[in-house]
Amino acid sequence: MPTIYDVARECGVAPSTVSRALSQPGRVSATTSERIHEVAARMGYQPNPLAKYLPTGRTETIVLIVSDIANPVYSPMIRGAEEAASRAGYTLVLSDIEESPERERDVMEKLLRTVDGFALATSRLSDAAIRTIARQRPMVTMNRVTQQVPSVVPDNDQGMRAAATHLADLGHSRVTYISGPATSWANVVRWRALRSVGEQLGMKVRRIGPYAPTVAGGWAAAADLVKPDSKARSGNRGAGEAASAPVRTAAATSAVIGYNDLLAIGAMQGLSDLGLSVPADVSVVGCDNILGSDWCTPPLTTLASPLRELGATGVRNLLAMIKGAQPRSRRPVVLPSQLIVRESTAAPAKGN
Amino acid sequence: MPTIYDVARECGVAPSTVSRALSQPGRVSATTSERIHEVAARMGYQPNPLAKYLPTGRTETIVLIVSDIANPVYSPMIRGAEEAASRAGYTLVLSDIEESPERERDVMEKLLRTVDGFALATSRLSDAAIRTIARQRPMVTMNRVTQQVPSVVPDNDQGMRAAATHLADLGHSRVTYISGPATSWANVVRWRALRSVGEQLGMKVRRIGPYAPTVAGGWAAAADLVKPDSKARSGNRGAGEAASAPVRTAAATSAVIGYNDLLAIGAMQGLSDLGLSVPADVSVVGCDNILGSDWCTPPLTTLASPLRELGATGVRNLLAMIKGAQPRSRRPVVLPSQLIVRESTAAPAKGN
DNA sequence: TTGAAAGCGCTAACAC
DNA sequence: GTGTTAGCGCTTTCAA
Repeated sequence: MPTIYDVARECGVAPSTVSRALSQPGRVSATTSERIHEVAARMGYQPNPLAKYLPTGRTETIVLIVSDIANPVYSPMIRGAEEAASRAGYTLVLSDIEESPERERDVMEKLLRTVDGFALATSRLSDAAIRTIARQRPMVTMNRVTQQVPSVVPDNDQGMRAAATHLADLGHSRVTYISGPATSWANVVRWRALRSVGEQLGMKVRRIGPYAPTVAGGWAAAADLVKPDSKARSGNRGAGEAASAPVRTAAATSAVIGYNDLLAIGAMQGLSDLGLSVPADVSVVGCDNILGSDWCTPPLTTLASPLRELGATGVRNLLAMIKGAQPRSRRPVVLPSQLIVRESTAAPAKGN
Repeated sequence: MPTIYDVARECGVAPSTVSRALSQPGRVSATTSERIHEVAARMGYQPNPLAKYLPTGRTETIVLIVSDIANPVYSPMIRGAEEAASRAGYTLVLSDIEESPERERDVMEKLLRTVDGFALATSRLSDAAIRTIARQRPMVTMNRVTQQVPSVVPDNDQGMRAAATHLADLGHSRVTYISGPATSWANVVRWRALRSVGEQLGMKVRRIGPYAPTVAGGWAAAADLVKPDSKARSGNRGAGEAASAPVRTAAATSAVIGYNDLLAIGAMQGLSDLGLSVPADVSVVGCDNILGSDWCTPPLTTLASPLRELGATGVRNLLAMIKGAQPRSRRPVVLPSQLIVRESTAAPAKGN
């Protein structure tokens, strides 16, 4: 592979002149520059990025860390992130940590010196750990707020309000929140928002979990929903009053909101497997609006997060930081959510 | 950030000794080594990977290129690839080309000097373009065979045989293949396999398309399936014979096999939207067994590809090549597929 | 406008 | 076992 030295010798100029001609147009006379370009092309010269990175320390690469690549929620985020990155000439490295905080930490440590910045999607790390890295490299978090670290999040408050209002309008007075991972910031925030909105609307809200944010987790949640001795259960009735588990469950809660769509879809499957029907016996709401949330049975009512925008905005902001911009504000960037009403929600059956 | 020079000065040894102590255990006396490690730790020394890459040219990074990150088919492949890569201490860069051969070429050109190898998943490039890159860097293709380039593929022949046999056993005599992108190798191979198996089984096979390998593409296919003047249609009857489009369609084909699950699911939706019922009027088979293919209505009968193994095996082989191993053989590695029978296939209605 | 030369931080060949 | 030294290929002063 030819280097600038080879090109320089061939042209009878100094290597630095070649370097300038190739990367700082205008700093070299038109004639020499033209000749250099010509010779470089003829020799098939290709700059070695590694050599360029060493002195500057900048790799024009950023990493996006996701908690579970198998969750379709990340596809649009990745899309948005990739788009924003490549539009700026940056390479996006993707890392899947499979829900493991340890893996997340390892990845970050390993990449600390080789990437220009970090974008964390739904990080599973502690705030302290996040800040430690953020002090060393530009960083932005998506779907997660950590003090002093710029972030982009969906509007969970407004979203949960829309979801709860939708259920209240339908006539539900009891809602159960199906928790995702305890390490998930979004999980905590969604529950908190729901609880406060529920109070305002005069609904009884409770939560069960945590569960893995997967379809399997949803099945487990469904089982707990029906289990008469579930500790998480709140509004129970006399044991002798209800003859069968399903009846009891329907009484305890007529509606559930899942931490994410996978959990909600799993819960619908589990519920139906246990003989309950959605939405006749239980209404189900998900979060995110992933691919496939419209083709499950019944199609899922869900709180659509602005996934692609989350990814794109996050990366854009990260890139701005890398280029030296002061984060305009420490406040999280909040993007609107939107409730998509499909067929998994309906008025509760009589008596609920 | 401290360098080996700082550590060396602090320890009163030469930089090369520090380098050796840190990366070639045994080549340095136990006492010095220990002291060096101690000082390095105390100073918070972190090796600069870029400096290490420059002389050797190896970055311990490989790239996995996927045609569309929004397609869930890639999640398990990415998982498998990530796993194999990180197990070997390699970083996996993921690139999404959004079905664009131009983007694929750009990405490869850009990364040519910065990665140790390429893994192409369902490449959209021409064989010639693939070989050009393969001559410059270790490369493996997944779900694609190109002469002279090592590859890992699912067993399409066996798979299509299983799918066609399943349909034949059910009593179908006409099958329509819904084509994916013309640039997809898998698309060509699956159709070819189906045609040859169909012949052996005495079935009439035809194909329509190409369509985008997405749910939307499936809807378009459904429309064409029903359209009486569809050019792609083969076994047609007299125009006056059938009163309504649906009837005519059911007559033309009682079963379809989609290039992938997304297409098949979209086709089911489109068909049902047009008043046809699956599987009563038309049986539908997909390929890949993506997440969600079990929760559509009806649950999709599909040819499960060994996705995770495809990714893992591909990367393992790529890594072996990078480490200098001669590819054991030019022949593609073929991994078994498996037909998963769910509820989208049934015996054809009378008269079909 | 161009050339000379000094790094960037590490590895490895060679010498002691 | 350890030190010396010469790069890896580029960018970037500093002079001319």
